[in-house]
Amino acid sequence: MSSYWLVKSEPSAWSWDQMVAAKTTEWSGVRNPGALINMKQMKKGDRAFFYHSNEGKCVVGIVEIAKTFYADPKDEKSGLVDMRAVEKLPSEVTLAAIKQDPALKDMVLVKNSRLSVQPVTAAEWARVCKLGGLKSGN
DNA sequence: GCCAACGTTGGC
DNA sequence: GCCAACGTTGGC
Repeated sequence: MSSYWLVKSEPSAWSWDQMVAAKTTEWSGVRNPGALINMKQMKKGDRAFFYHSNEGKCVVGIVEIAKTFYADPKDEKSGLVDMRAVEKLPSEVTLAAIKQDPALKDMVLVKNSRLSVQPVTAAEWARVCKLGGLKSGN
């Protein structure tokens, strides 16, 4: 069974466009223990929302886990997963829209906005896809 | 740019 | 192991 996730990035540091341009991205620099636990649970083929924090504050696209967790040779307290862009949402889903939606009020994004790698439930996944203009979860 | 919430660090 | 001080994140 695959799981759903949400990863955050500041567009000034790493944007969706860069994510698309780079075929595969090594997701590095995560130090938060909770976020690292989530990363370790990612499986190849799992999908994640790509969220722009600070600027934009919206879900912009979907990425796929290309390689599961492995140690970061440069930082023993951290680790990496590989991801690649899958598809852009026809319309961005803003944080304001998520907060406004009763079906999404329990999203980690709302409750613990500082966590940079978060789990997303299947129901939340489907809902955000719908808001973003995708018919299905793919 | 401000500041609240959350994490981390380090002295005890 | 506690907790105060400090640093960082991210929404506003």
